[in-house]
Amino acid sequence: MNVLTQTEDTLKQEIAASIIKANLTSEEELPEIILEKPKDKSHGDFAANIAMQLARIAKKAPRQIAAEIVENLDQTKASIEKVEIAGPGFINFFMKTDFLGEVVPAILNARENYGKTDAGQQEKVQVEFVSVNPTGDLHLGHARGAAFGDVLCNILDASGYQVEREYYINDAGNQIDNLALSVEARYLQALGNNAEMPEDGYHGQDIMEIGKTLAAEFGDKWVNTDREERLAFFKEYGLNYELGKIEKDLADFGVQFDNWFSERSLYKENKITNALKTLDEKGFIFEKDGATWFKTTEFDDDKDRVLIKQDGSYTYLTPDIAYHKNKLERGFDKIINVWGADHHGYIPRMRAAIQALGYSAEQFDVKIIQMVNLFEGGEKVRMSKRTGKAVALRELMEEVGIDAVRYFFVARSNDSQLDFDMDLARSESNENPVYYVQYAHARICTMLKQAEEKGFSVNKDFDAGLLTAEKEVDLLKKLGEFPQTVTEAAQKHTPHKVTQYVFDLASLLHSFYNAEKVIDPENKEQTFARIALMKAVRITLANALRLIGVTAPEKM
RNA sequence: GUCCCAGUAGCUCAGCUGGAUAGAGCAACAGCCUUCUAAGCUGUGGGUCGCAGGUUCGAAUCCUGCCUGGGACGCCA
Repeated sequence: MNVLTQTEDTLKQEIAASIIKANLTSEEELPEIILEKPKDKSHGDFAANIAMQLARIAKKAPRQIAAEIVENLDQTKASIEKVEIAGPGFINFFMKTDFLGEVVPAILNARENYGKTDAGQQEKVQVEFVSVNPTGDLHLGHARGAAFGDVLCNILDASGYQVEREYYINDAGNQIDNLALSVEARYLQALGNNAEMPEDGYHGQDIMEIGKTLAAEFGDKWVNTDREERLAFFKEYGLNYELGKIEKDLADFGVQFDNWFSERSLYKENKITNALKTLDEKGFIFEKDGATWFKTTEFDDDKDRVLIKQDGSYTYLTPDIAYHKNKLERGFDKIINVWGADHHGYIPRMRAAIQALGYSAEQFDVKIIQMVNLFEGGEKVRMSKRTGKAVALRELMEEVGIDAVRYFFVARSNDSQLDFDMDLARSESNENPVYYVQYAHARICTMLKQAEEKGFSVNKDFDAGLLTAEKEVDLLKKLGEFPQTVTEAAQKHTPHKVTQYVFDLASLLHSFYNAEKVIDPENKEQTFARIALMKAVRITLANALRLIGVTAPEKM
């Protein structure tokens, strides 16, 4: 429980009590008390618009209502320093600031746990993300999804949810057969044979590598073997190679999964026929034109969807339905999918499946990650998976660095397209926000080190009551907000709020640094208090950066 | 034609369940290093919130229509 929410809750209760006492409305009709944090400091620490909301119910002028609320308010109990009625009927509350003194000790005590809450009440959430077909390199768009998904999991975890990260491996179906054919062509080419790439082949550099490796390792061994056997081998070989690469790239990017779920296992364990049976029993299946259809229009989809094609094979949707059925059977309260923007049209049919299987649509959520446009030298870099000219995650990490890539990807809302400026991300200058934040952390580390060297013990008791300078109060308030910010980001699935927070906190730190001197041998008590404050800021910066997967350097 | 996302300062973007004079970074301009890292700070200028209606005490935010950009509309995955 943090001190800020506590004061806020108490204030809400007191306002409600006051309204009842003033006889403005009944308890039943009382609207929810909403307190906002005004942008303008002159509007206090909290502002309530309840008087305007009550205007109609109480049939009185808002300012009159506000006056009556203030009159009946127990200001001492609510820790109010000063109340003002402003504008059309806002009540502005200026809170007693002594509670701020509790912020720093609370952080120093919680350390790496500061920011964690139990808001999620151990709800079981599964997040499936990346899930790229194992047929090529991870590129820019996947990287954004990876960063988003990973950070979302981090903040859910910090907010008291039980999170599981999962990657769905599409190791069955057409694309894998195509992979085998592509590998075959590259292998034969590597041996100098004439071989053409299949129509829908994968033209990436990586497939050529596989071909060369196979040629080097096996020579012409596979040229004269039975084609079926050859393709079967190449399929497994290619799959393992690609998956290994994907896993390595992601791990280097700081993303690790709890579970790698194989599409094939759905076939092996009859999960697909099972799911089909369930849908059939519930009456959502019908036959038409020699194919088997799923009546998704029963659930707001544009048209019904084919599950089993005329040739007897499944569409992509069919195993996917079985997969999602399996997810829910594993007991998750909620399953979240992170998909690229090009898959958004797929949502209604998947949601239909969830409902048709007897689950609630509420349990299923899809986060759409909008496209990433890459800019270099002021020009847009075109990408295409077919030509293999995609900018790979690997390349990006090497050129730009993991910290910058991750920071940039979670700096913006997932449903805005993102312009990724290579030059900016690469630059080690003040234009680059990553360095700005990391610099704040490094700065504090230097101060704490110097304090120690000058004989100021960092762990000494201090008087938090001495932290009253304007910049100090700003920092204390911001520090106190952190747990709420994380919780909000978790509940609304908005990781970029944490990125924004860490930037704001860094900004306040820099501002404080330039305005006040921390280490002052002439003023020991103040120095101890400020060292403690710096330590609290350092912990909070580090915790926030850890959530977004960016390092917090001690020196720059 | 239908659906999804976006349209806010020169550029890139925030803006929470509707609230007070619409914010940040970069860019521009003017200042600040004998003092804990100037990868920093302080200040200034800059906006018909795509357009038009509607809902209401109040709309960048909600509703409707339109315009622009991107994406999706397969018995592909």
